[in-house]
Amino acid sequence: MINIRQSDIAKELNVSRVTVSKSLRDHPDISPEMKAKVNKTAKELGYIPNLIAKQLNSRKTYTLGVVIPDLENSFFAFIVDSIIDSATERGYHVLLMVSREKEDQERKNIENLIGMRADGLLVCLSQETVNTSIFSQLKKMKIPMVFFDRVFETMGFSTIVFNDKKGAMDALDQVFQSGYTKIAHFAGYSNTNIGNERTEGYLEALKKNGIPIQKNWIIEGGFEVKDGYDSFIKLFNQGPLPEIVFAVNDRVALGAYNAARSSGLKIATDIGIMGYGFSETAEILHPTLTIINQDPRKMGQIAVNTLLEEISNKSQNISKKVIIEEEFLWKHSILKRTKQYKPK
Amino acid sequence: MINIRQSDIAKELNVSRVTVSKSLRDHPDISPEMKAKVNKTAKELGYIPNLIAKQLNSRKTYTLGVVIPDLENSFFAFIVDSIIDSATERGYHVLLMVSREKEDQERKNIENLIGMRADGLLVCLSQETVNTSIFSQLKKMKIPMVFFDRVFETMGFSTIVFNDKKGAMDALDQVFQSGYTKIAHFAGYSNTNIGNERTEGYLEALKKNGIPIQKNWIIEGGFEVKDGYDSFIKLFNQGPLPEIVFAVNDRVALGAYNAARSSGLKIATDIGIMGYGFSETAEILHPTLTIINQDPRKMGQIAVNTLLEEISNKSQNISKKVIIEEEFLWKHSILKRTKQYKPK
DNA sequence: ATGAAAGCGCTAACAC
DNA sequence: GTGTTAGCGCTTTCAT
Repeated sequence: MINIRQSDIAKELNVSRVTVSKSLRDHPDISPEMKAKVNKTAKELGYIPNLIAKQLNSRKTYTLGVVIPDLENSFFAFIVDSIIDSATERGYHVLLMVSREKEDQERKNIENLIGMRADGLLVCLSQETVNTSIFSQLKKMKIPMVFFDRVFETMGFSTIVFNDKKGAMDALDQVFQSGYTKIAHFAGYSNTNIGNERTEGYLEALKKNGIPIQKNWIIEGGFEVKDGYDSFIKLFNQGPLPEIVFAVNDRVALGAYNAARSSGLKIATDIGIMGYGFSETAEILHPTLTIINQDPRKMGQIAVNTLLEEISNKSQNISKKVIIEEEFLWKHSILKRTKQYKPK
Repeated sequence: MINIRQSDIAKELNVSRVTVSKSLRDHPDISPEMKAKVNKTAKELGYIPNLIAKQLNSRKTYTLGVVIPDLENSFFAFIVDSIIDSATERGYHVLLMVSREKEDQERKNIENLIGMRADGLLVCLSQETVNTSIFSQLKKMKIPMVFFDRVFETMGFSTIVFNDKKGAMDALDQVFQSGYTKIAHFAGYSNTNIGNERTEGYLEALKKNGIPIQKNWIIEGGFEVKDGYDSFIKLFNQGPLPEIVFAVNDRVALGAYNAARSSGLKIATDIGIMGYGFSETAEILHPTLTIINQDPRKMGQIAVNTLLEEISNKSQNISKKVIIEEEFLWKHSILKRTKQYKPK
């Protein structure tokens, strides 16, 4: 690997390396003629500045470290795409690491990012993370960090989350108003903030609308397609079906689609299915999935903005909680009913 | 941001920084007792080595630069996930950049990656890239680079591609043997290597099986859902339908699904659909999509292995072409026929 | 076994 | 205007 340095340009022109450095940065010290000469030979020699050296010197890397549990999950892929977009726009690079839902790997990733002197970190927690020590260390080192989606609320970091509870209540209000009353819930792990919030949203919506809770219609599982499948089979075997299955996410909803079909049911007609999700995946399913829409691009963008704000106000140490609203999108996996709305 | 340096440890222990440096790297010079002391206080102080400084010094960053057109495309997301997996395993980080299918952005990304002194680059070309000068520069600077999926064949870089032509021929052989003869092709842009190869595969398969080419059944479009939709509508309006639509990828196939449905057709029963794709997306569609399976994880892994090999043999300047075989997976978007195979 | 000196490529502070 | 000096945090000779 052959790289041209500023000193090579300097030697070529018989000037000092500082002159070159200043010229390249358009420093007012230098005469226009000199700058022109320097820029010309820089281009001729194919000079590309060594950012590593610049970073060491300035203690600023213009690099954002991103840690996510899994990039095969398209929700995260969309978030990362959006993060890269926003970061690029603001002149930052992205070092991307994947924890594979492992606490251990997550800690290693974060240590690596500290070592690489990322200017700030964007973290979505793994499912199994309980140990907070690495995050305390981040705090102690005053390294800016922002949690998104899967977060620890109580550590003094900014967090970006969806308004899952309100999302469920708004959605289920509409579902109830349409005349449905029998709603089962396929929950995720309750030890994660998202699993929790979503189940609470479901429960509160029932309560608010005076619908009694039916315990065996709340089936806790994981967040994957297989979990949705298993949950549906369990639901199917245990007795009369609800009108609608409300899944913790779109992958679980897809599992429910598959299981319903292998049980001989027709989606929408025989069993309605809805879930948290986002447009792009909802549109792939057939019939298209009725969702509480979480916009991943919005989350990524807000995460970057929040982090960059904290990077520039390094001293302040204020953290905020951004809550992104969701939108209920009634697609084709639940039949529309024309029942009149009866105010309670 | 507060960071502990080796000199802080040295001061703490009243030894020189070199002693600390050597201790931390387990250098044979240092006595076991000294090492123990150093490691202890390093841990106490929460020392995390500054990789930037190490990189500047060693001119080795253990960073791989990756450029892809779009991370919202799950095929690329899977590849990147696999790249990160393989890279992490071998002690490398990944700087991820997105070209948004823009030649300009791609060039900027690569320049940035050079500036960051990535040890090597993994590039999947944007659709519009025609200018090769940045790649010539890479060659001149002897920076290891490997193309994957969308590649320039003639520049002396290693390339990782799928055996699309053979994939089509094997797949269509089976389709023909099953008694189908009327196959339309929704092609991608013919100025990309992948668009080309796939169309050629289709044409050769027809030829080999003695099926005449029907020009208006080859519809050129892009690689997105919308393109598949538009192509199908065009096909539908122009006269008698084929038995099967062979799409350039799974997104185009999805567009065909949608258009077929809005035209009142039932997938598989009224019109068969197949395409290049990979298992995870094929399984989401309903009915599941019959695909020529391209394994993105395999591509990512091979790309990393190839690149790391070139990084270690820097001097050699040998490039190779790795061709990944595909597998035809007959799922549910085409009805199985039991017609006897008639050898020609 | 330990440490002093020099350098990676760049920039900020201060002369000339 | 241009150049000299020093330093970012680390490692690699080479003395002691």
